[in-house]
Amino acid sequence: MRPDPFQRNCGSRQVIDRIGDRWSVLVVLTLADGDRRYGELAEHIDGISQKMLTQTLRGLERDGLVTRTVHASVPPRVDYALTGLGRSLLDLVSGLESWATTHLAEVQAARVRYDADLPRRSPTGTARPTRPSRR
Amino acid sequence: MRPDPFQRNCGSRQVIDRIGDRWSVLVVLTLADGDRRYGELAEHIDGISQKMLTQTLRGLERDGLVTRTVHASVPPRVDYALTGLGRSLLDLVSGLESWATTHLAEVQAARVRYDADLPRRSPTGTARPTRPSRR
DNA sequence: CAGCATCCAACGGGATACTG
DNA sequence: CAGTATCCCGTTGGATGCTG
Repeated sequence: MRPDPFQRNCGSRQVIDRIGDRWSVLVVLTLADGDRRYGELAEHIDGISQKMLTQTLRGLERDGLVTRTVHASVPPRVDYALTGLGRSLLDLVSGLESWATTHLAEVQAARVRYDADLPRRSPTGTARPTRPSRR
Repeated sequence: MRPDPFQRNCGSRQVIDRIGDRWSVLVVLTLADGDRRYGELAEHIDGISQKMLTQTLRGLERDGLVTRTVHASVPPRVDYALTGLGRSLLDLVSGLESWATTHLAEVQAARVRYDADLPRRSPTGTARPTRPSRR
């Protein structure tokens, strides 16, 4: 009866998917050191579209990881904050962040090596049609 | 000069994306306790297609997280294993797994609560076409 | 067995325009 | 300001068939 993410229909896999979500990690990290307004999140997370930001926030809110607080003011102000559940995730995601930054160089080096070896897998080793000209 | 995943073009974000990849986590976890053959991976990770398995393995291999060893035998045998870099990720991904399993119930409860409140946002509160009948 | 190649449907996600 | 609603195209990813 233990949750097993290796089973396709187990909820724990959905949880992993949510955390593994491209933007969820960055949103949670941004909320790590305090509440943030919608616009602040959008500004801080470079490259996120508002559609994705909203969608990500709704997902996190639905899963009980963040709260959404609407202040009745003009102009409107909406604050997002981590819940206790969300904070319990902080060690994990910040660990993810630090792993990514500390091992970035190694990963990039590995990529260069891998890509350099790739031509050997080509038919003749010459005239490699990386992109078969489309169509 | 520190890598900053909040910048759209920083490599550290790509690293986070790779880890956050839907299948990468499960593949790494499967390789946690030893080498595995291609078929074993496919069997253990329920629901993964061979296209996705291959694609995920190539990505992990490219990033230097797993090795691919071809044994010249008939029938062919290919073993996948974590590299040192890959193993350095184990604490993180297993932490992710345990978080997912231990907090699964809370997340699911939060979802039920959230979804129960959703009708209030509907126009009338009745006749909610959750799935617009397809088409 | 361990894949690669191809086709195609479904979804993700960006850009844009509009609203309370 | 903080969204929602639409359009629309690129990518994802499953299914199928073939190969060393």
